[in-house]
Amino acid sequence: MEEQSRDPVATWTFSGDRGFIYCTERDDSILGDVAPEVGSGFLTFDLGDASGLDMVAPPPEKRSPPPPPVPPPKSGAGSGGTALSSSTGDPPETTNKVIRKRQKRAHQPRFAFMTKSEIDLLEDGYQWRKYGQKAVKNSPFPRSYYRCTNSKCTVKKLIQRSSEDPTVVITTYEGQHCHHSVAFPRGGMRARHAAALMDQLVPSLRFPAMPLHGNQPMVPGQLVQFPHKEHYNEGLLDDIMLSTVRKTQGE
DNA sequence: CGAATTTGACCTGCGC
DNA sequence: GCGCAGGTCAAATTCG
Repeated sequence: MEEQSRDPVATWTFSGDRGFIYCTERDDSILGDVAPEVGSGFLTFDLGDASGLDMVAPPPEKRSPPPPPVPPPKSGAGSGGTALSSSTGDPPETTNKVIRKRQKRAHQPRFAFMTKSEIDLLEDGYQWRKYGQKAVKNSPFPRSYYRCTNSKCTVKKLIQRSSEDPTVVITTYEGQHCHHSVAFPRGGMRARHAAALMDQLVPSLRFPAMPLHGNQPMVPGQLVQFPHKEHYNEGLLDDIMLSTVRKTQGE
């Protein structure tokens, strides 16, 4: 049973100085939304050499069509207004909130992955501002909500620890940056190459710093994945499920 | 003092 | 229709 190749899950593994991305057909619809130019197939890269980016031509087979654009909900000023806005009548503020709601509902590309790290907020070259924290069901760990500090940028970031393995941090990016990162994160070449890779995969979506401090690396070579979202009770990775495994660096 | 974080309240979507 | 859970807002608080 090679569930790895059959289950509808995109797996992203890192092993030593090499890594590869594999997305299945099912996930193609997801990745296609995030990075339509990628499609399905293998994408290999060498973290040790910037020129090592090598993309195996994805089979131009059936590419599940991108999800239909979410029809903008009727300007439900009545259904959308918050208590605050309703108390002040319907000034332009209300309009702004309605617009925000629309943006919220609009299908934003999501990109989620797991890292083994003690640090929740991994450096990824962007600055984030925390705007909320919420306890999630069936998880002792709260979920933190971050927003890019760039006023023009609507990218959001959700961070939560796995209820099964508290050492695993699940990060979800939503949206696309409309600006460049302020600085490369720590992690040197590795993070830089990973970021470069992500620029190819998902323009404006950068992969965060590799958890170089992973003092408790996962089992080398072992692939951790959530075959079905039912297995992941938080439902965080509803759009795309990626697993990241760092192999121990030598010893 | 300004910026960032915390935290409780509110709103929305979804399942029953 | 109701209740629950997730997501967002904004005032209060903390920090640099």
